Amino acid sequence: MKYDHDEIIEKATTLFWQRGFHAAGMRDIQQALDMRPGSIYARFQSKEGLFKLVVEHYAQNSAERLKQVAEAASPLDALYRFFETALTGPDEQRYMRQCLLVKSIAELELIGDIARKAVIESMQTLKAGFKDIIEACIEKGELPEHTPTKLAAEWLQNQFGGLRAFALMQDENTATIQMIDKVILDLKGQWPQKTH
Amino acid sequence: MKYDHDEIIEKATTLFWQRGFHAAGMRDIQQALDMRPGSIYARFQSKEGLFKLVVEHYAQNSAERLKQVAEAASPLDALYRFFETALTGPDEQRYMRQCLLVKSIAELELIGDIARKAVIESMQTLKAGFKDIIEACIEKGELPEHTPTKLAAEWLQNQFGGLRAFALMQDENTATIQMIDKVILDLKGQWPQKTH
DNA sequence: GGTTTACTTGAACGATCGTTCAAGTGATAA
DNA sequence: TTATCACTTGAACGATCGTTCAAGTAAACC
Repeated sequence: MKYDHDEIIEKATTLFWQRGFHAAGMRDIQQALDMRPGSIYARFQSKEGLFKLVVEHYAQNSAERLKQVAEAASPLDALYRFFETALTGPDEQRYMRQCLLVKSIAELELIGDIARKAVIESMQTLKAGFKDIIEACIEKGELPEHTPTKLAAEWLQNQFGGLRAFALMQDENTATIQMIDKVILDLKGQWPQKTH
Repeated sequence: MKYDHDEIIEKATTLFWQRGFHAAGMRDIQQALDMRPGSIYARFQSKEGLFKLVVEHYAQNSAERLKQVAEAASPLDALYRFFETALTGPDEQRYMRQCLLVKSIAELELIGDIARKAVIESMQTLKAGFKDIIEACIEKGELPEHTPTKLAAEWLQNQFGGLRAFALMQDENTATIQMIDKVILDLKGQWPQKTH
């Protein structure tokens, strides 16, 4: 076992995050991991197998950070800072503004069944994380009692994904900050009635 | 001139819309257009050249529809119906729920310079279209005077893109409709102050 | 010491990618 | 009639894709 497992996954995460599943070729992977094709295939079966582990590692990491937000003294403030951190990083980490999962969903049809399943399941895990945050906000009195948690969680996750795509295109952070402000305002705002 | 130009562009639009730039291979294109590679290259120079025309055609079409929304008696109602139409089409046209431009932005790095420029310019064109809608809403008294038009236009375009990604994942339309309702509510809602 | 096991190496494979090009077609103009 | 032109054809090109595999290495177990 010449190469450390966690280190491999982290390097692979960086590459897939930067380039996406399709654009990250096996030769890019070989270079990024400093491994020969045989080694990679012996461990991960395929490019898709490696990607699956990367997605799961990424989702686990993200879920943990969402959990910390939910457990903060002020979940709403923590949520704001979470958005701010994720969306306004330095230019050399610009690729991190885009969510690896959202990026993967865009090329879901190019990915094999196994990794696709991992992506979709990870999205559901994170949705649950967002729901926990909203419930924590309600419990702390930072959001109204009548906030529809399930709908708001889906909405918040969607806003997060959309904002990451938005932030990716921005040269300066001012517009992004305003968008985050708007999300927080809307989170506290009105929600549609179920009946139409 | 054996093949009709508009017909070619429309068939190519369908294919790129369904599969994306990268996943739509030249052999797929040849089949979809019923043309041989030489014919395609004689007319469009490259796959990217064809894609550029498709993007421009798509953007022109979209801009026209946005203009109709802005010119409606009730722009806000028209906006709602525009969202509804775009996001809740029948299952066999599910691919249309995703915006071709948003989809293209996701693979912007895989596209050549020429087509990339067309995508970005088209996005700016549509942003202007959204701004016209918001200004029309204000003029008709359907939105408050103090609504920040530039920010709201960016926000609305971003919501539209995000919603299309959301709608793509939904099996039923009920959640999508609720999200559209939320967008309209938030559009009428509070906006962040410029100073921080 | 011998065997097994997990991992590593790198050349090479077949498939597919976007693209090229010599040759052919048919309408238009001189 | 001939020349020109825009368009069409389809075999073939080189590059790159994900993947395989025979051979080698080193630690673990009997």
